[in-house]
Amino acid sequence: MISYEKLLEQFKTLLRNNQLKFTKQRELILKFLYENDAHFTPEDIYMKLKQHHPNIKIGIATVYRTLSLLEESNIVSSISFGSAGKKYELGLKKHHDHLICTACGKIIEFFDETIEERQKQIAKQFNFHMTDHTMKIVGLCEKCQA
Amino acid sequence: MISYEKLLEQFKTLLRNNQLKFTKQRELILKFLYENDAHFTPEDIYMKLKQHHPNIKIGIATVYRTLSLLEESNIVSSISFGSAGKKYELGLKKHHDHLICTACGKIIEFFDETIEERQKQIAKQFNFHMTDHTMKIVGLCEKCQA
DNA sequence: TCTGTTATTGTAAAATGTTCCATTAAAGTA
DNA sequence: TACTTTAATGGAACATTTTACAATAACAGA
Repeated sequence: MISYEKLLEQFKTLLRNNQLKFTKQRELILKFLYENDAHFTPEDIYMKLKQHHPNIKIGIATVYRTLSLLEESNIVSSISFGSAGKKYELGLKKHHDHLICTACGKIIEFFDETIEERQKQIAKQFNFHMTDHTMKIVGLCEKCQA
Repeated sequence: MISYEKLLEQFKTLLRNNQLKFTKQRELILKFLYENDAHFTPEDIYMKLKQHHPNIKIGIATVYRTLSLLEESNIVSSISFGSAGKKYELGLKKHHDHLICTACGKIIEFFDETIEERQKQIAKQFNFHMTDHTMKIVGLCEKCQA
């Protein structure tokens, strides 16, 4: 796993290359996602940041904007299902897909080489330039089947 | 492809079995999706129905509710990407996944037996009872790569 | 360090999506 | 058909997400 210092450098370089600015708010959001390995809604992140950093001003709109920026830059990835809205996680770990329990909301991550390979072939077959792909398996987890 | 009459019967049976009621609004939405083989937002459907059936009252909330109902019943399926919101289509055709062009919004449908099979195996491996699954390949279509 | 330029911010307003509730309409029974 | 029960509806309230805009903060150059 990449260190926070390296991630931060990478983010700063990305911003510089696109004439964007490095702000306290953007750093806070990135750091929060780095330190908390789970899936969060924008509201989750906004509340936690206000709580833990009462001295730094931050608006909910900035959280939404920053998450979109980070997602476009492939630093975070999002997942959504049902009416629950989008949830974000740091996307630097190895690419993976998700199993989602519709009863308890539990999210399990998995990776499957066969599926990855087929996806590449399918994109090729349709002359599609693939930039991203996602797979979700929705259902009931072991506990919730009881 | 199933005929509209058969689809309607199927829908009515489903409603009856769940103590739900068959209404003009629900029929209009089902019919619209049957007759228009493409992906629509709730707003799209709401506007088209108001336009083509000025004599029948319908509210946007009913469109959202009916689409959710139809999706839960596996009669329609939805797809979402980027900030574009959810789009719905009749889901009675054979299950398929999607290629989505981020430049022009074009949606291509495909089906791959290998992927389907792997998904089943993965669900089994995690003791997950799979009720649904989706795959999206996002990128640039042939035209938009130029 | 100071200054000018420009992206970013928070706030408020707009847009989009969901829920509540009183009224209406569907469907079973007589 | 009339009556009764209960689900569905539209509209409004509410919640979530996005956008507009004026003030602010980041950054480059001197």
